[in-house]
Amino acid sequence: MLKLSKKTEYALMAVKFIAKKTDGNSVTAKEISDGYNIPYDLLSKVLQQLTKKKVIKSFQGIKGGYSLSKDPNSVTLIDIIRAVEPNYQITECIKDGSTEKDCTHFNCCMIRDPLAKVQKEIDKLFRSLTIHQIL
Amino acid sequence: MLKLSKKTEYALMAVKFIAKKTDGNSVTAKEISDGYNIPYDLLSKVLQQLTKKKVIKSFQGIKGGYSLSKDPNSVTLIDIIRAVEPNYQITECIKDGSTEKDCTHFNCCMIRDPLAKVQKEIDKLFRSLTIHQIL
DNA sequence: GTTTAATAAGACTAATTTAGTCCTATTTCA
DNA sequence: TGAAATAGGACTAAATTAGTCTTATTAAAC
Repeated sequence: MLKLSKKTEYALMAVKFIAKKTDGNSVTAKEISDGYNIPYDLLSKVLQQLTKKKVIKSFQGIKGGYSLSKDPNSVTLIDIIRAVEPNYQITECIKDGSTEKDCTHFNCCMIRDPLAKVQKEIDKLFRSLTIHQIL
Repeated sequence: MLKLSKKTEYALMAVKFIAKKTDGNSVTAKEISDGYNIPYDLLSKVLQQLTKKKVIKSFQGIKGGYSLSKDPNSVTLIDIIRAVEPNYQITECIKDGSTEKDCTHFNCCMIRDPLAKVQKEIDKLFRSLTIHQIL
């Protein structure tokens, strides 16, 4: 597969929407949901996850909403993906703390190290792309 | 997600297994399946897909099996992934030939081009890694 | 020629993951 | 206190992946 889930798509769209709003006001989930035709509930959760990871900040209450919490040049693709994709490692066994036991194949390590290298390269790529660059 | 499926894992393990066999004889699916604890039927399909894409070559009949069809230096990770992952694009809408209609969100194009760029970078990475390098 | 052991391939089922929905609580401004 | 926003847990539906089963085809060996 290697696909990014809808959550990442929605996160990118949301961040772009929020970034475009330059009048100082925050943006509500409903505005984004309506504007981009994204399911409201799902989008809400994505926004909450982005908030937890400090990619955006939220304001509660009736005048609430979301705004960027950082300079678009200092937020990278990896921040967004990590906020939203529960396990984005290209394979299970290269997670931190995983041991031989977690591997179904006792010979798994034959490809484990190589794949870890590939993962590092992907990380590097995602870390090099700021949302200012790509959106 | 961004995970590679088991098929890619099995493909890499199989290619490594075949590459290690240097006595000129071909390797059977059963040998790989037994050696690495991979479900035989699933592995068979992976091997068939690799054969179709000329990553390996097959010999039918009772003395049959598989062997590499190319120099390990000239086969890259992208060859293996493309042989085995039906759609490995990081998102739907950047497939060749997909139009606005294929996109659920009429504003999808807001992230389409950026994601296409990311895809290109990933492709570049996978194309630069030969199986000789990583296995 | 028949047997045997291999690849080739389609159809199907089970398991897992993703996508989406529903409901309730909490916050804060008017 | 009411209205409209975020926060978040539980649940269902849909899609994808993983694995199984079955049959056909191929080619060496007897």
